[in-house]
Amino acid sequence: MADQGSVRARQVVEVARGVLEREGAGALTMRRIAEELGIQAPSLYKHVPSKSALESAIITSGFEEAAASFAAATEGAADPLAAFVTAYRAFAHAHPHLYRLMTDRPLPRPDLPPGLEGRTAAPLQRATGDPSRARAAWAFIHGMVLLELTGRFPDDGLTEQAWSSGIEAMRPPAPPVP
Amino acid sequence: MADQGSVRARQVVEVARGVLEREGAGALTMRRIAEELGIQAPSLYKHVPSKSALESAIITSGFEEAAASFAAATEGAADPLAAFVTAYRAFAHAHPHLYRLMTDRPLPRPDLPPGLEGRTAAPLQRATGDPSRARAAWAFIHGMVLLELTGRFPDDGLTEQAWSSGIEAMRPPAPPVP
DNA sequence: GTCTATAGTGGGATAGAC
DNA sequence: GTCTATCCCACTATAGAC
Repeated sequence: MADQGSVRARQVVEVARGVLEREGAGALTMRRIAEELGIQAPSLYKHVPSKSALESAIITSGFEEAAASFAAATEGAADPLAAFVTAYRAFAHAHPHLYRLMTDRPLPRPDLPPGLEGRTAAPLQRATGDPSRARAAWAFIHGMVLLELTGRFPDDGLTEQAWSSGIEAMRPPAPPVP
Repeated sequence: MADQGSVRARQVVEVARGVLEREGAGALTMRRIAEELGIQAPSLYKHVPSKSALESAIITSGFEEAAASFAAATEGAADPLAAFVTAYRAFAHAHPHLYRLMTDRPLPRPDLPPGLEGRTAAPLQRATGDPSRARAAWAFIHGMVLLELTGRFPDDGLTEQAWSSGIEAMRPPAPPVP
């Protein structure tokens, strides 16, 4: 009953994430997940204790993937801030429903592996060089992504300009050249 | 049947908005709204054609209030950008559930009064002086507000610094002084 | 590990009487 | 303008047999 670490449990999470990504949060039901696995919904409860635990597992998998992608994109990059923005924007656009699940509500922090949240944010901290600038930069990127995903911006070319002007504005001050 | 302009219809919208603001989107059900009015849920359909039309009406009322507040805050202000940010942040924090309903999903544009969306955004356009900078500034403010509402930032003092550094970064370049 | 059966709750919406 | 009755849908979760 509810062996969260078992192979089958991991498979349930994987399938559930697939349903979420393809069909959106409204389709993420125990019935739909079971159907995808070819079993009945009640059987899921032998592997996962509850729906919210399952959502936490999906969120964890999203953060792990995002953290790896942000670290890979920025390490050794000539322009780490631009590299981070590109990777972040790509992640959100590739997984819009997952991204919303990860950001829409307060994080279920007790259910996440310790350090994961910080590890995901670290590359941006390094790129901005200052915690308060990192928060501002994150807010800008998060806001841009959401406004894009909800179709808020007119479809002229100006949104790309908005991205670049925002990125330039968030740069750390250039170090003095002696 | 479904006289959307009638007094009673406006009252339904008002009560529904109250339920949303006090109890969140999960409580915004036809049954709950009816209960608040002391009638049965099916009776609502004599005044409102559907739940989604009711949501559109709530969204409209939110935009009308926001537009008025942003215009009042910025007109004649010494620092229109700072004034806009203060008013926007205050609106979102005063009406978090309404704010999310207004921004979480694609706007039901066909159901909104023409020009309302643009009127709401106009004060920020004026304050930034440039459409692409306005989008970047909006994204920053929207992102900050959401990250605050979802409890993403640690509760140290740095978030206020993030607000100010972001605002300064979004300012239009100073006009050349002859 | 899966099944059936079921409890319990909630939702949006319609028909037709008054 | 409100009511009752009702439909049909959906969901999470548990118990107990196999």
